[in-house]
Amino acid sequence: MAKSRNTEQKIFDAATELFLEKGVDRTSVREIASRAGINLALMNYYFRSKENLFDAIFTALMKKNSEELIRILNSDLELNEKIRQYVHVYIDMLSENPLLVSFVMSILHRSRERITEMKAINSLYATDQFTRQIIEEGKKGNIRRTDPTHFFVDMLSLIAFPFAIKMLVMDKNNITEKEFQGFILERKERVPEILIDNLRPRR
Amino acid sequence: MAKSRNTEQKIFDAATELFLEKGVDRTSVREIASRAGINLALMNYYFRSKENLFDAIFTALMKKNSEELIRILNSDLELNEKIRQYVHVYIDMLSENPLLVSFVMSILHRSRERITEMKAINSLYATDQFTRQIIEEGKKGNIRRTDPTHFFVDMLSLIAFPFAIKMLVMDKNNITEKEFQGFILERKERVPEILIDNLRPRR
DNA sequence: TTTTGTTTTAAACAGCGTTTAAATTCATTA
DNA sequence: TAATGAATTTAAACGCTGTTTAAAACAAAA
Repeated sequence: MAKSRNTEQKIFDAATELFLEKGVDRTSVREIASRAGINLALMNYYFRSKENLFDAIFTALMKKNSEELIRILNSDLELNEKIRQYVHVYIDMLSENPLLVSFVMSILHRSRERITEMKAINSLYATDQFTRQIIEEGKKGNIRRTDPTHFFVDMLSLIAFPFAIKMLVMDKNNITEKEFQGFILERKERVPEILIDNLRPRR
Repeated sequence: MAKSRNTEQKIFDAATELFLEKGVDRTSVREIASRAGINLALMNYYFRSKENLFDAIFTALMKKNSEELIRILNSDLELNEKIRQYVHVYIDMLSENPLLVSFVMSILHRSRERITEMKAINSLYATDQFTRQIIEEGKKGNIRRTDPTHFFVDMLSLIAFPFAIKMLVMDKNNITEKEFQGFILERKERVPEILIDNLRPRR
């Protein structure tokens, strides 16, 4: 019994690694069991199926990585500062988990039809608080009136997409992993600048 | 013999549909054969393996969809107009092929290690012509001096990423497929505006 | 000691990608 | 017309996959 929690965790960790590295569909349950150093049948004992294990992992990953982001979106920070913090924290988080974007993208495609029921995925998106803030700042004239949906999609795109095309960027610019990290670091300043610039009132 | 080209094409078309819809790994060769209305063994007769068939399809998709984009990048158009045209054509192309982004993303992840040899993928990226144009316009003071790599990554992100998170956007904003198409249409004006705005000289 | 939860062993199922061998259809060409 | 050779089918096999099952072994708690 003492080992139970431990074993479950070992399966969970091994599967998480493999799912992120190779993708869910290219990872076999026998490979997970082997990396976790446990028996194949134990996978079925703890998680009923591979798909079940995947759901558990996906939910945990989303929860773990989105809590701080949501806290920032819902905070009382002034808009520009909120954007800066959000981008910083998001990019830092993805830098530590560079495979996360591809993983989530593949899930969004793989599970297109059951996205509505996958509650964990909601944490990727804007909160009502933040949406309201954008609209109200627009009304006050502090920023240009902006469609919050477009603005949030812009922000997500500029933050996340570069990680999805990492290998393309490295290959075409002939740079190393380290240099790509530097490139991403630069984006922590650049992206908020683009976003805030675009919000500035015209005329 | 008369049917040969036809049959090869039927396999190719069926596989393309399925790869885009379900992803390569979730599509079985038996399913392809069934949809193409041909025999399983014929798959091996025309394409030696599933991976081979995939390579052929991927190369063809990239070529078909990138030729016009590259032509625009290499044209003599004035920079702002070039950006506008590029974004327009790109978004139109993805609108007609909304699954293409997810497909390419999955390939970038799936085949991380052999990206360098996948020449077709190069067509997704900036050309030297365009890179030079950005640098020179910066020197002339027509635009703000800008890192072309960042600029191109920004542009690709704002164009492509929304398609990758389509289901998320639809779900969270509670909109239909048609309304999402409208949302994308708005981006044809919005994205060039953001990009060109950011290039404007400061002070 | 009995009970309970954990772990293993072993095997089976249908489906997968792949490959093979042989038989067959069929249009063209000799 | 008959022979040639490419196109297509049928049928089967290989090892691998996800999944499930049954039975046994083990450890610790009751």
